[in-house]
Amino acid sequence: MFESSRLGRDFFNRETLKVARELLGMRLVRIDSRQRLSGVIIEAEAYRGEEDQGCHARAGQTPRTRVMYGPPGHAYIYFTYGMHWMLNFVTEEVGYPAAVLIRAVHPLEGLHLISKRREPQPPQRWTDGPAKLCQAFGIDGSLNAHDICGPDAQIFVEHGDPIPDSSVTKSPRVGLNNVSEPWKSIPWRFMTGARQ
DNA sequence: AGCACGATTAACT
DNA sequence: GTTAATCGTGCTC
Repeated sequence: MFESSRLGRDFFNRETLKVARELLGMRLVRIDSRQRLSGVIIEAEAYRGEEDQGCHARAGQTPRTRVMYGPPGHAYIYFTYGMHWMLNFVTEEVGYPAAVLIRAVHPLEGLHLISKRREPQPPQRWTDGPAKLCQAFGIDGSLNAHDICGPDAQIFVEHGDPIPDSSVTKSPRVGLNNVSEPWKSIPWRFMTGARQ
């Protein structure tokens, strides 16, 4: 049997909007204490550049945003609202701060462990938000800066069935209430399947 | 040192 | 529709 092909660094070393769009339909994989968890990515958002007032890098390079300035194909994982972790993949060349936030997946593998971590929520609420999927997949700050293209990656992405443009919805990014225009409304959120 | 707020979630009226 | 939970971060004093 074939091993599904993993996305390499070249995939992430591209324009962030393109990466976010093309991540739809790909499979997020988490190797968690020898168990394999996975889900199809159905929602993602692009954040790029210091001029993007929705991006954490609007404040320039700080201890938190350092990873976003580093090489593509690494995980940028941050803590927010005092309790939630968020998973992003760093994109574009070294020195340019950019990343794609993974906002929702459709769970495929490891359903028992996922359900246990997300108890007592029903299956449709297991991984339908950026913090929910991190909880379900056991992703936290200990994996910040993790190389998702390395041979021993505990988080990586595999090729999936391509999603046609007719099945992709774009909209403004979520949760940027205090952000100035045009960044607040720019349609850098990509959705398909159940999110659409 | 203090402060306001956050790329959210779940529970509640 | 509203709101509490809960604390790191970046900014001001």
